[in-house]
Order: sequence, then structure tokens, then C-alpha cells
Amino acid sequence: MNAYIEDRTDLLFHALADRTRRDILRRSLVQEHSVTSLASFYSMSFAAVQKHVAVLERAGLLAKRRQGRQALAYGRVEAVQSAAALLNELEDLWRGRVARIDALLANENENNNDPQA
Amino acid sequence: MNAYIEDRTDLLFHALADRTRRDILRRSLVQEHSVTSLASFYSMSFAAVQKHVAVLERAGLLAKRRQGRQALAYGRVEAVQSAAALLNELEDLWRGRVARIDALLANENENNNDPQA
DNA sequence: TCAATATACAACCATATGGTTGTATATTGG
DNA sequence: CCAATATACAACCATATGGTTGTATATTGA
Repeated sequence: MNAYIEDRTDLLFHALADRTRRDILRRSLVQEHSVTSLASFYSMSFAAVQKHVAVLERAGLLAKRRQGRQALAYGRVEAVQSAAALLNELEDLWRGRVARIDALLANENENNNDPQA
Repeated sequence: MNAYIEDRTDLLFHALADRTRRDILRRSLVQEHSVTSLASFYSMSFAAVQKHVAVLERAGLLAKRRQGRQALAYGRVEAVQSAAALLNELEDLWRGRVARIDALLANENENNNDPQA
């Protein structure tokens, strides 16, 4: 259920699961970089870096704006935060909050269905 | 640099980048499940689920304890938190904290190297 | 204008991934 | 003891991924 969210989440974590992409993201969160200048940091082809940038872009972690002939990439912290929110949901599950919410809902039903009376 | 951390991080985010694995993790954070009972939730083979469990395990997100003939899987919230910490580092970069730390370090050098005196 | 620069993207390749089936091993219950 | 249960793991397959080179397109600056 909710395949859209799951799709987005797959893209998000997949984009984060590569060290080159994480490094590109770090740099782009600090300041804008053209794709060429990003490529200069890595010992791989320009096209390979361009593909990494595209993966980050599809995940929403990066966006580009055009400035003349260069494309300036910048990190989108909102996407990082939404990934963090997903991890928080997992933490909440572990803390048993869902169980407590269930308990609350059960309490709201105490009128119709009283277990100990 | 620090290839070990990067390796662990690759495993972490890669493990999180699959909806079946996220679902297994959610269930395992709430309570222990045997591999067979986990497998019953999904329309794929037992072996496929077992592989997903192994990926989560390698990433440190899950651990198993033996109870007789069954292996009970439980979620390791510490690993979830360490993933969250990595995302927080990214957020901090965006907030420019690194720049401020650099400024502090520069201040500590003001004795030897005073720019405006 | 036109060569140089910056990007985009297609085609290709080796390996990784996510699935399958089949087989081996360990534990339990009658 | 032995059949049933639970797990583990190997072998295999189709597709995805991360890299390459090559080509096309747009923009700039002398």
C-alpha cells in the first residue's frame, strides 16, 4: 500500500547508498557546483558523475539551475529531512508508540466494549 | 578516506532502499519474528525473504537469536539511529556549521596570523 | 563567426541485485 | 527413531547498476 511513497523512499535511500553520491550531496549542500567542477573531484569520467547527479536529482536530493552553459547543482535539504523523518518513524515503532496509539484507540471504544465490567 | 565508515554506510542505506526490507525492519522493530513468520507476509519465496533478512543483518539493522529450530529476528534501533546521525551531518553541512567550525579554528590561529593588525 | 566549453544522452559492458528452485542440516514431537 | 519443521545456502536467471566511450547540442568569448 501507498506505492508512491515507497517508490520515493526507494529512490531516496538508493541515492544515498553510494559514497560518490553522498560526497556530491555533501558538497552541493555546502554550496552550488557546476557538474564539471563536481566531476573534477573524482577519478571517473564526466558522464559517470553526471549520472550520479541525475540519480540524486531523481531522488529529490539535488536540483540544478541553469546559468549560461553551466548547470549549477545544489543540495535540497528538505529531501534529507524527509529521509530523516522516515528513520524517525522506524524509531517510533521501536519505542512502541504505535502500540500506545492502539491503546488510545482501544480506550476510545471503552463505551461500547468494556472489557472488565 | 575512511573507507570503513563509507562501506558501513553503503550497506545501511542500501538495506533501507527496498520496500520489502523496510517492512521486515518495521515488523522486527515492533517485535521478534521468526524468518518463516516474516516470510508469510510476502508473496515471494522463503529464500527471497531470507536473503532480505541477511541484507538487513549485514547492515546491522537486524540481528537474530536462535530459539530451538527457529531464528528470531529483531530490529536494532542503534543502526537506525546511526543512519539518522549520518543524515544529521548532511543537514549540519547545509546549515553551514562546518564553515563556522572552520572560522573557530581560524580564530584559534589569530595569535600567529593576525589578518587586520 | 567559430572554436572551445559545458552539458546531455545513447550505446555498450561487467558486475550486483532480487528473484527462483533445489538441496543440506539441525531441531523437535510423537 | 523418524517424519515434519525451520533454516541455510548454492546455483541459476533476468534485470538494474555503475562504469565506459562516443556523439549531439547549446552557450560563450575572442
